[in-house]
Amino acid sequence: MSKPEVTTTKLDDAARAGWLYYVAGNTQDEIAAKLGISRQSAQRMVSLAVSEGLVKVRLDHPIAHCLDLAEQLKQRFGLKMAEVVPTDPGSSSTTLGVADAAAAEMTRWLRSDVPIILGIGTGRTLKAAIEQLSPIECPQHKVVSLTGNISPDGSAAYYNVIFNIADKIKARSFPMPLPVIASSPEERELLHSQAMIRPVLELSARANVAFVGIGDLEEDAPLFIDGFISREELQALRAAGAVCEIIGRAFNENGEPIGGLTNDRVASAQIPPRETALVIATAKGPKKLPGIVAAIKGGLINGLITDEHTAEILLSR
Amino acid sequence: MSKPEVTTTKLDDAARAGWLYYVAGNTQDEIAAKLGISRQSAQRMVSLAVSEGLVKVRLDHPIAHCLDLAEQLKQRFGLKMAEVVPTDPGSSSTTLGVADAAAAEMTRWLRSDVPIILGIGTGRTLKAAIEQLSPIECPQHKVVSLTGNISPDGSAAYYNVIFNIADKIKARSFPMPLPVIASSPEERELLHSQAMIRPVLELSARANVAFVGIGDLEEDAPLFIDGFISREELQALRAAGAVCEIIGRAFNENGEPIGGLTNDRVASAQIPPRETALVIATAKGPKKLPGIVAAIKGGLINGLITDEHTAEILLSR
DNA sequence: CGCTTGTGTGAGTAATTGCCCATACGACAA
DNA sequence: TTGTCGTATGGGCAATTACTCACACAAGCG
Repeated sequence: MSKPEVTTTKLDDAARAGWLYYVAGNTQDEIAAKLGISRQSAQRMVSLAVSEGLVKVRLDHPIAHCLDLAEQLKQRFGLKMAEVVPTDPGSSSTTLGVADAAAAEMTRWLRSDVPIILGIGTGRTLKAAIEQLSPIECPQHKVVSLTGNISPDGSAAYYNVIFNIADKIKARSFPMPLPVIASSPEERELLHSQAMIRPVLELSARANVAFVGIGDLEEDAPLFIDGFISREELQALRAAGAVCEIIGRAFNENGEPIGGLTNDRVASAQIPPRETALVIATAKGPKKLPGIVAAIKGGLINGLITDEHTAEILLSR
Repeated sequence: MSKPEVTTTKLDDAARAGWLYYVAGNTQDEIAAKLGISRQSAQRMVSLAVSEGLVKVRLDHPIAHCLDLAEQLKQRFGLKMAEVVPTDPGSSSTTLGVADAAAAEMTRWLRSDVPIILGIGTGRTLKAAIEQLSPIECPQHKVVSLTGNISPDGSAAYYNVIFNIADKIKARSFPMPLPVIASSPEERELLHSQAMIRPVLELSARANVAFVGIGDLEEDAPLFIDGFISREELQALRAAGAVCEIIGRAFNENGEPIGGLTNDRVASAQIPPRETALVIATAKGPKKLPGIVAAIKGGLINGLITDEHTAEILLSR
């Protein structure tokens, strides 16, 4: 399962090699000579440092076009915050770029000295963002999960990232130890009234900033792929006009919640109130477009991190 | 002087190319294709982004900070070599870490195929370093002791490590079978002129690399604790301004040898000339600080192995 | 107009890097 | 002890990148 289990000394050496390579500008041959190892080993160390995420690259240049687009997004859609990253024309990754940008934005918030409450949704993009996050000690903050973290089969929901982020930033974390979608509305009420859960819900309502993903509801909707809803439930949602899902709750093209269906059983917290919280969605790509549009229309979010291409389409509507 | 004056659009393009290269992980060929330029131009853009400082690399690992400090030490104090090991906040050991680092540095030298002359001082840190040393067969090298190995009571000086190291590395070793401090200047001359000793002294002057400790001269100075000098001699040295001792010889805060006193009787070799030899001091901790500063000021050493905390204090002066 | 100068481009080539494979080494079970 | 497995290592080679050079083009100037 997962973790490649790399020993500490290995990582130390890898960090050394990575430093010599990226910071000191040595070639791998030189590193090999200095460390008394073969060039191949040096190469392995450098690439280990990269793959273990020790090496972070940042570009200190606001690309004019992206800045323009971000500004236009804010103006046009009344967003409090918008960030646009360059599009990689050839890549079909749905997280590339926006994940880094989201991580950077999180870091900006976490660096604050005044304690904040950080709400965290779920999804592939967020997971990728957390992976990019540099470790930073901020015990003054609280991180609260906006969704349950238990899969229908009882296992931990893979894309629930509350533990990952809490680990990285050493803040107090508040997971929601319950299923993403309850089996009935009554069960949801029962769960939500538990003494363990109520404080978490209250905390989430007081979040200062929240990062959420936007899930599409196409044939391969993440909610379906990950087993939270059945194919029939997915089709019912679509038939009812649902175009996207945010922390498990489905919305139609105007950003209005779908009545009934799985929405009655979603055990997530509410999206933190946009009056008091900055709710940032991270999403890019054509599949997410209807969802982004809906989220904006319905005022579900007031912050957006997306890519150049998606931003252009949003603005051309 | 002046900026090379690169236009904004150029930098924008460079930033874009740099982003595609470093963040999106494209090859320069792919970038060229995507941006519709030649591969060479793509390469130029990327390297422009780097040279303009748009690309910032950070290493998320404690080691990175150590390497940064080492680089600063070299720059600031004109050292040929510097190594900084992480400080273990909980430990008060004066050898932890630096000993391993010293052993590693020795190993790097010993792995050389071309014969080298390795000078060895004395002290607790060096003894610990030798203990860390992995056995390695290198009969091509010579190891020469820089100090005598006989205690005032006639026993072997405990922290003289020439035999330990010779044993480990199977090299020809050259001990100095005489007291660390002679009873009089005349005796020292007599001892040094012995047929058995002279070649050793000559060899030490031709050392390629030497490892020495830096001894403090506080109340519990190693030189006193180990019985090489009396309490009165120690006090006289301190009164004369001595702050540290390297292979038995006392120096003031500017790294200048104290005139007279025990220095007239120290039977050690001279510190190998820094023009031809790399003289590496291994020392860490607040007690050693004045000594390290003195050794650097006086140009007594041109290499340093220390720990993070000590390095930071050195650089903050 | 012709010349110089500086900038940008592509070709060619050397240097560097990434990756595959054969081998060696150590742990562990038979 | 032997065999096997997983891991680490170095050689070799292909891909990628960095650099040098020659040339094209445009601006400035006599």
